[in-house]
Amino acid sequence: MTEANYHSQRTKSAGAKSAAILKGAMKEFLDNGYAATSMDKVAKSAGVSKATVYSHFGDKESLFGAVMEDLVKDKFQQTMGLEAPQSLEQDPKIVLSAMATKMLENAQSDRSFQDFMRIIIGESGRFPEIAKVYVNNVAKPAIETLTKYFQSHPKLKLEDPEATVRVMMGTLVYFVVLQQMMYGKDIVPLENNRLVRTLTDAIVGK
Amino acid sequence: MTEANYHSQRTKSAGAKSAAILKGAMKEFLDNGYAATSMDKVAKSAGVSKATVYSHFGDKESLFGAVMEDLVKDKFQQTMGLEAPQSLEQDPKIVLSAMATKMLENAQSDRSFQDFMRIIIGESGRFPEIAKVYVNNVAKPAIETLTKYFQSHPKLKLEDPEATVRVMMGTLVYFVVLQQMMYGKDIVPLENNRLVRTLTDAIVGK
DNA sequence: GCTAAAGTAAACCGATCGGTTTAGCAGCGT
DNA sequence: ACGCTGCTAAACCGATCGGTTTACTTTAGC
Repeated sequence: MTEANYHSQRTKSAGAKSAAILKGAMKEFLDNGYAATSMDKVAKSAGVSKATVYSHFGDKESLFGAVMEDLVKDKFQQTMGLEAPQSLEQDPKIVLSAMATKMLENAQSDRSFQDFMRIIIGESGRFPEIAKVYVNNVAKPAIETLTKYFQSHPKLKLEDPEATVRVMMGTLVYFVVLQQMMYGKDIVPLENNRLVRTLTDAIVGK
Repeated sequence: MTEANYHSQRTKSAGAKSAAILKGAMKEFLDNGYAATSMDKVAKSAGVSKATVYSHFGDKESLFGAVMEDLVKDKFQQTMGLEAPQSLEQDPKIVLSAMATKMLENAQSDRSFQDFMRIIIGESGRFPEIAKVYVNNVAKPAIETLTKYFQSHPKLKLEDPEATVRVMMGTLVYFVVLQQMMYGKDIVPLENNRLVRTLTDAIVGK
């Protein structure tokens, strides 16, 4: 045995305990936020002793950082996964409204996405670096990808594609925040398709 | 002395202690969030004994609720304060971009506004009723006021004013969240006037 | 079979938590 | 002069916090 695989699997597979800890910690942090999550609850939720948690991740802050990095990686994959399989030569209005509708429905039905956004924003004051990790690895790639799509689309002649992306993302994100995360659905109701139609008309012109 | 003013001022003025407690608690909650704020720190920050805090507000949750109600009241005034003094007959593009620019600059320079948004979103999972108070007393009036302005403006013939308001508010709010609160200014920079110009063109047509 | 790494449950640590109690002090109405 | 109210500092309470330690068991490589 060389030094290549000295980290062999004792029980099942390499890092099985680490993965369990991350999973349990993720649930607790997403449910309760950073300060209200105790390491005892994390250990119990992960099905692991507290000493093991501390042996894998040094302290609470490090564990939180690892969890958030994991989540950011997920959301990055998820963000980049909804790209371009549409025929690029179609009516941009149809392509755009389909894209916006899909993004809305995905965000609305994904509770874990909403919990993720809540904790990223909620803890951004106390954990600036985690917010920056999100911006670098989720928001920035999303902006750049959408911008390139806007630029490369033949029939879409936008004056400022970068700024247009912000209009689109801002409209969709804040809509989900207000209607779902802040329970505005019943207080200031508005149907998805009205928002999407208005947004699409605003971007490509009516 | 009738029962009308049985709540006389002992020291300075009625409710002086309550106001001091609210002020201190507001600072601590905005700085640290709910869970990470201790009642000892609140008392110290308010310059008051802990027993007095508990005599004025029954427990931590009630105090938090009172603080958030106070903040919502502030933001309500602040929101309704930037209305209509512009000549209604001007070029809507100029009026709109001036309005958007002002809203952006206000939000960007107001740290307490950003802390307020952070805590409202961050605690919305554990305190749904506080989120609803925000929606009812800040977001809803803002939406309705802007909608009425859009409808009443003579030269502004919008197909769906309500949905257009969401596009505008979402664009501006998410821009502040991403650039300021999540430190995106240096990572994904974009100037205010590019966003405002693109947004204005999208709403009134280029 | 021995050893060493990794994990366990549980006790333990000092600090802090939300909340209460105690004793005493200052100002007010009667 | 008396008592009531509001307030104070400080002790106190049981619970829980982040983190460590102890003693013991399990697993895998040699």
